[in-house]
Formats: sequence, C-alpha cells, structure tokens
Amino acid sequence: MAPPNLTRAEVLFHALSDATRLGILGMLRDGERCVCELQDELDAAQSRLSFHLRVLKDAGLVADRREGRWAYYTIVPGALAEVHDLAVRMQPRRSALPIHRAPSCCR
Amino acid sequence: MAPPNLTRAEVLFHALSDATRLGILGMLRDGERCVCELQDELDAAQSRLSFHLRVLKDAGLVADRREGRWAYYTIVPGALAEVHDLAVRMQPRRSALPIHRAPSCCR
DNA sequence: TTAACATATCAAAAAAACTTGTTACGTCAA
DNA sequence: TTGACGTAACAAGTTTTTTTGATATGTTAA
Repeated sequence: MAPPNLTRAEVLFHALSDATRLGILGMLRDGERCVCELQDELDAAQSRLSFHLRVLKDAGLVADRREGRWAYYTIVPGALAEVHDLAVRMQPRRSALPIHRAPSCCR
Repeated sequence: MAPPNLTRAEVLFHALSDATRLGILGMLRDGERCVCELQDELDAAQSRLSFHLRVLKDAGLVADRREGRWAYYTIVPGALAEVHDLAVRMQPRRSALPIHRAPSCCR
C-alpha cells in the first residue's frame, strides 16, 4: 500500500488531539494505572479505551506492562519532551522579518 | 447550537496534527508570508490552503494582516508557548509512584 | 477442568476532517 | 467602469477517525 509516511510531529500531535486520550494522560500523571481504573474514572467503554490506549502507545506516549490479566499503563516522559521540543523549534527564527514585506510576493 | 466544547489543548494539538498545516508553520518561521507564496511553495490548491489557514487561525496559532488584496500570515509565538507549557504540565508529577501498585485495582 | 475476568482486536456504523471545484467579495489596474 | 486578481466561503464527495458491539485470547480462582 501507498506510504502513510507520517512525520513524528503529526503522530504526536494527533495522539494528543483527543479528549479521551488527554484524559488518560491526565490520570497517568499520578502514576501507573490499569485499564479498568481508567475505564471507571473516564466512564468509557472498554473497547473504546483500548483503542485510544493503542493510539497513545503507537505514538510512544505511553508504555504498558502486563501483570497477570491486568495491563498497566504509564507515561513515557521522553515523548512529552519531544512535544516540548517541537513547540520550541516551531517558534519563528530570530532572523524572521517582524512585519511587512513588499507585496512583490505575487508575480 | 450544541456544545462542541473543545478544550484548548484539543484545539491546539489538532491544529498541529496535519502535514499541510505544519508545512505552513514551517514557512512562517521565517516571517510573514502571503497566501500565494504558501500556495506556490507548498503546492496546494488555494481553497485547501485557505481551509488550513483557518484552522490555524481559529486555534490562535497564526494571525493575518490584510493589505490590499493580499493576506499576510504570521505565527503567534504565544500560542506555541502554550503548547510548550501543555507538554510540560503533562509530565508525571514528582509524587507519581514509579512502578507497580497492588492489583487491588479491580474489585 | 471450568467459568469468570481483563484486555485486545475486529467489523460495521457513525462522525469528523479533508479535498476539490465553484462561487462570492473586495481591491486594484486599465 | 470594467475586468482580472487574491482570498474566503460553501457544497459535495472522499477519506480518516472514532464509536459500538461482538468475538477472541490469555489468566486466574473455584
């Protein structure tokens, strides 16, 4: 199939662009949680949660750990650091013209 | 109308989750650009660009300035600072348990 | 064993986002 | 004035994401 070829930035920002996923990350700030806890607190169907956890995991924002029949999820701090860096690198360059450039722009 | 009720984080991250929009922001890092320049360089139909510029503008990530029949767009540095801050605030709390919590979690 | 359970996965339906082509609007040059 | 131009907005069609309701898999308690 044709190349989806998504950039890291696209993947990360997309993973962060959904309320359920932000809710999950919010809970994980306090440490590890198993899926059922997230389910209870976020009031989301199991299947839905599983889907969003996968998006987060595929983006590298969370990691999971299996213990018996439970799955525990945690935040991957490095991924958030990446997001942080992306935001910094998107800032205008120091050399950027502050305003107005002659409208020689078009033709 | 019914409440879209999106959080700031959702809006910002969604605006950043698309290749065309990241391309636009990439160009704007060097300073103001008019739509036609973006169009040429990003090789996107005018209508498409207009759509993405609106998403960025609605998210507060860019601002526009009208001059005659041209529209110039610039990055709003403050919005990227917000993104930056969001990433920082999503990091696990210092008090977060590093690993393992008894599976008292479910019933 | 067997049955209940936690979670993942899949398929179908629903919703949202994006693209494309078209039209509308303001501006400017002739 | 008028006509070409730059841009925004809209509508229809397409693609992508998300939700929902199964079903599948591995695990543990009985």
